[in-house]
Amino acid sequence: MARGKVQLRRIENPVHRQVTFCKRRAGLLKKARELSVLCDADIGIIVFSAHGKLYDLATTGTMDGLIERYKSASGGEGSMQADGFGDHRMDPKQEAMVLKQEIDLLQKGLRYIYGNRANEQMSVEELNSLERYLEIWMFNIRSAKMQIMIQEIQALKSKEDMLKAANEILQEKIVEQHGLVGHHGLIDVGMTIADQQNGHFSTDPLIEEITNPLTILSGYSTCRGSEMGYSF
Amino acid sequence: MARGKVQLRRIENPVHRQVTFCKRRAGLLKKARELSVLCDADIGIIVFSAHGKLYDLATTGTMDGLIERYKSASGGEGSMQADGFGDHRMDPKQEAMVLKQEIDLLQKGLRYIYGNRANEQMSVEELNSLERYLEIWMFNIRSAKMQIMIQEIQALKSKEDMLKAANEILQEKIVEQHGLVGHHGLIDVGMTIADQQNGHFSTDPLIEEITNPLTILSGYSTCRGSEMGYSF
DNA sequence: ACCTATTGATAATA
DNA sequence: TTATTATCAATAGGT
Repeated sequence: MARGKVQLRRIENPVHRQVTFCKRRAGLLKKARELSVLCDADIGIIVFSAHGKLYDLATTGTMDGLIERYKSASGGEGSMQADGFGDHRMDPKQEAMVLKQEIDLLQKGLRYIYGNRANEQMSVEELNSLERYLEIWMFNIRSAKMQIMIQEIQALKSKEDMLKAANEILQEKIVEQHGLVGHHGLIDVGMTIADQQNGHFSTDPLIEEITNPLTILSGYSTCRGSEMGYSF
Repeated sequence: MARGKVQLRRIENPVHRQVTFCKRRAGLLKKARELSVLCDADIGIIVFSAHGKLYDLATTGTMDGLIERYKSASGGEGSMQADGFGDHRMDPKQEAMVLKQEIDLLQKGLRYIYGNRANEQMSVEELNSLERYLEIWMFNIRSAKMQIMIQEIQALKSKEDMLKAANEILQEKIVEQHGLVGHHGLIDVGMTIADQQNGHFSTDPLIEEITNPLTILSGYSTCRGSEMGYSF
């Protein structure tokens, strides 16, 4: 776009934010109309500004019509992908009930935190339950994050290995050409901290340890809800 | 855009149309996500291809949440929203809708954690957001628990004081009646740990420190969502 | 899927 | 809001 690349984060200056919102909203709706015409698609867009003001677009009929169509179209495949796990323990009805209970607990917690505390009393027991719940959750989230980061690190590691190999091959070629070896001919790219401490990454016990998220220190190596009394 | 300006009409060549649909659809959703992040907006997009296949995006919670919010927002169209600037408080209805969206986000997190991870992908950014959210939540829960426990402790403490006083009065009465004091007549109820270390409870700096919940160590003395980028 | 020449969108500014 | 314009981003057509 213009006069400097933009960062993908909330614009703090409220004037800039407002101007950008106007322009980009217009651009988004224009793009949607173009896509609709060019490719014969039906598109609905709902935009709520930060202040809650509504802007919408429906390229076909009304938004309500598109919403109805959405509901029937997403209903079928939505429930299919909802749980997609093999082993099942409860019938869907019961599972729905339990889910509802969990949501109720979360809702109550939200109301408690953000609403008027005097109105919404939670017992210590309920709070404890919620706390355990959130700890498990954070454990899982941190595991997921770690997983992603480790994948990235390993990708970089193999890249490094390849470069090292290439480096050695080049070195050998130089030796062949010159018939002698300069004693500092090979460029040393150094080792990562993990290298220095543990040899190689993928079998690295240090990393295994780091991978354990904070807050919950042990006993959750297989942390599925059903094993903790939560039934998802 | 490239290699020739495009006409704003249906692309007749089906191959071109399909390719363009893919590319522009991706572009549209990307634009929507950008607008959402840059300007703090909540956006939902529904796209039906010419063959009826559904693609959707909800930048906040789920599409169902946005649809509900849309219905209530577009229904009461007599908007007195002289949308000026600064702090804006939504009507309770909309606030409830936003609450619902938050719960949708939590649900999405639940599905991600306990369901099939392949189906419900969350980015590192989303995970980070969720993690911060949960940390704040746990901070609040632990604060609430501490509050309740402290109240209970203080109740017990004053109860203890009253009993001690009663005990002394009874002791005096016994002295009056018998005219002498048994040197082990007063039962010693002992002191609490807090008593021994700090004299009295309610002005106890140790307890103040303990009261600080874990995980978040500073800067959250007034921890409301709106100050952390959550829109309650 | 991947490449680029080109057009289109838009950030900063007034 | 709107208009301008220097730049960046999206993408049409081709491989």
